[in-house]
Amino acid sequence: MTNFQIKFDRLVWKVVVGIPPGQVMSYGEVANIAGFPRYSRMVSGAMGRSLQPLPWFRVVRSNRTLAFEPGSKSYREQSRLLKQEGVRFEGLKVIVVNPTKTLDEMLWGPKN
DNA sequence: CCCTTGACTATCT
DNA sequence: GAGATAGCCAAGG
Repeated sequence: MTNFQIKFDRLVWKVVVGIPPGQVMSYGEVANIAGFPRYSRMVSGAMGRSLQPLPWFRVVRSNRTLAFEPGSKSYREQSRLLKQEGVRFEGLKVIVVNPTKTLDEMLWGPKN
């Protein structure tokens, strides 16, 4: 374990654990919130290094597709766990049923 | 050092 | 929207 990973991993794990069921977050968002902008490519490594189980399946690409090759074992596993939480799929893209309010909605209200 | 490798992204065509 | 491209950055060989 490098010194970098010690700190990075802890912060990433904290963010991932905080993703509510039925919600998803992109690698880039996780990295940002963890305090490491532009470290999206490092997030997967941090999750894989976790000894305790993490809701890793709630982390997807910024374009809302899964990061694994469609049809692969990991892909099927992730999609199964997501569907199990009520997340739906539109082709390869994940559709969150109850999206977290956007900043605009919070400021301006849902109706607008 | 230099080069390659990722569970990535934003920005063109 | 789908590709291609160029950034990105720690690790490992």
